[in-house]
Amino acid sequence: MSEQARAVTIREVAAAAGVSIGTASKALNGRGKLREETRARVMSAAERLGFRPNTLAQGLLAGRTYTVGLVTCDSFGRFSIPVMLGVEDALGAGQISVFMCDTRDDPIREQHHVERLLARRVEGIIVTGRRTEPRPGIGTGLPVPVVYAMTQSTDESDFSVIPDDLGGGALAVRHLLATGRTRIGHVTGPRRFEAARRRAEGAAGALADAGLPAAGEVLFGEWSEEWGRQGADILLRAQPGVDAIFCGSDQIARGVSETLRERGRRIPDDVALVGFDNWEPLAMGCRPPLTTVDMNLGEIGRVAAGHLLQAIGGAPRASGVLTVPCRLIPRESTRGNPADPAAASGGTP
Amino acid sequence: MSEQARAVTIREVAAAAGVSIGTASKALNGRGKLREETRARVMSAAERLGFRPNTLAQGLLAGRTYTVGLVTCDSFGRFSIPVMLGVEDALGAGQISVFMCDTRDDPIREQHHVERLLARRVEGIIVTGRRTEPRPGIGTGLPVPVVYAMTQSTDESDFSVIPDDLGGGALAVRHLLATGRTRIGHVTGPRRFEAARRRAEGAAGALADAGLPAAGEVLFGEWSEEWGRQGADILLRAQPGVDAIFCGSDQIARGVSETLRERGRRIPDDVALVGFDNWEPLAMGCRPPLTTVDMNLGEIGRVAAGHLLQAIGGAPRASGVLTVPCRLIPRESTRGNPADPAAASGGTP
DNA sequence: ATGAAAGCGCTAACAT
DNA sequence: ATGTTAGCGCTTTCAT
Repeated sequence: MSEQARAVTIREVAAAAGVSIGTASKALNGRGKLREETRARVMSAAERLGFRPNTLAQGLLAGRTYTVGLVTCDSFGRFSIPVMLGVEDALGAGQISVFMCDTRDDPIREQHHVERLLARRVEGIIVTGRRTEPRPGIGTGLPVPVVYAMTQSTDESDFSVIPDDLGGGALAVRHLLATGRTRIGHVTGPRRFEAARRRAEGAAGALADAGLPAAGEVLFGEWSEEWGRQGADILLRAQPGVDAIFCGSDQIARGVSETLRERGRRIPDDVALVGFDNWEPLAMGCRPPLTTVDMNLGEIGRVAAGHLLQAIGGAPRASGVLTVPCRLIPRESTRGNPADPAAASGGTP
Repeated sequence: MSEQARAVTIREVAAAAGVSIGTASKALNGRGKLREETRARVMSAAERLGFRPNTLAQGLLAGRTYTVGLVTCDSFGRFSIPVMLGVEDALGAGQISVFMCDTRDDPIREQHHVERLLARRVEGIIVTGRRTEPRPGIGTGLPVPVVYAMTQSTDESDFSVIPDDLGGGALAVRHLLATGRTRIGHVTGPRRFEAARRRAEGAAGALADAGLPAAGEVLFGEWSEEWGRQGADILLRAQPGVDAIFCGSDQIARGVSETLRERGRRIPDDVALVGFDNWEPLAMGCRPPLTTVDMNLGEIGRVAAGHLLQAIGGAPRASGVLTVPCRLIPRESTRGNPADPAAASGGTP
């Protein structure tokens, strides 16, 4: 029906208001000395024509683009999405827009995207990933600052923001200890993942601090429900007296919970359960709802973006790794204390 | 350590090569008539200095920006992410970059983002959402084409691309019929969701085509595992002879599968199970792995982006709703035929 | 108080 | 074959 509307230039606004382009610019930006009447005339013309100043042209002049690139290697997955939201939070306020690109884990594609972003004169780049495995940087000597979020660069002069997996593991175990558990097992992902090792390490540390032995070896396996089912079987056979299990992911915890139920162990009465990730659809779907460790992914994104803004603003370039604390989300799977039936019944005062 | 490198302009390249700016431009773009030697000199200078043509300046001249905006109301969630990947696929090839913005379901924020995108002179906008509920459009008479993907505008003159929920429901039921099931129940999400109603309608249609009655009423409820557990209980009580259950989502299917197991029904031997969404972590974690309907979200994104490109290229503006077919992903939860033990054992020829 | 002109980085048309 | 110039949309001196 209606014709495709065209973008309106300041030239057209000036013409409509019967003033020069320069005057129109001043009126629109509240700069310079103008008669009130002129200013109003320009404003109303701009309003009427639906004028929107061209950010690109403004930037060309200012030598800025007010854009940053977001390169993700997680196919916009589970982990990088909340990070992105945090990034958007921190940048959106500063009128900075975000170009998104996904690498599909392909280094060629990644390089391609970086080139494209630089050609667009982004003022900085954020690289996000899945889990926190170190990865080669996207390049050295780039003309803009780069921050890695939820992934780390193998180059130590780069700057990375990742969750505090060590602290997260400790958080989980201290929570279990606080609810009266003493025989705590750990089922987690593959040993080759730094995240798995760090969480296990944090858990072990918290147990040691309490002067307690772990319930058996750490069971490294896969990041899957299936492994959770198997791992729980192995653990129950080796340590029948286990009264709590800390899992390296919510998916693993789901598998563990299934096996526990099938072996007739009640959660949390007989065995308490803690996951990791706070992946809500999984954690809330668990029976009972799963206590878990949240990595504060949004905060990681905000922190990363904040640092990028600093760097863009000329702050000395940071390097190394910054960790963001995790947060425990208590739910029913750790309610109560087996040594204290009153607490175990919950709720009633 | 190293100083922040600066972006290199064509002026610097020209100076380094000892030619004029115009000559440098020609050399770099392979235009005009130049001596081979000159061209080589410019190229090598550009190479050495790390010159990247400023896309914005090029665009300023061409009157284009080679960018589109992606507005999502799904917090980059489950559904919009694969759509985004499809969009990136289709646009990336055309050297078009994507600005991403998330509305957090806040109309004010949304309007804000749209304004910002228009000020950046994006050449088009894609709006993605969660599920396919109709929603008010982002504005009328906008200066650029808009396409809705995985959501639809209430304005019929807008153009939307959504999955064929009706066909998806039929697909699921026809698959169950093909494996020999005849008493098929349906547990799904809230009746207020068009997607739930359409899937149920498609399922009912396929049953009718086969001349079979449904196993009981459609059970509308919530999009949750918990409802899946309850729904299965209700269904088993009302229709003890049910031999297959089609679920409106994989989450619901997970809940249904739990109840089935607890009631001693084997999957797929006693009851076959089909989900919807193909949310892999859930579907693969199910025991046994879940047959489900995939909405081809990536394809939806590609189709939407393709249409946007057409519109940007000047094609007459499309309107109405385009549906993309769903695809059945067969897994263990529907393996075999209860009336045919040979087929039930699977694999062996 | 308003207008004219330069310039941001680049390309295309025209001049040499 | 190479150089010069105008201009994309805008802001900012500097004249008037």
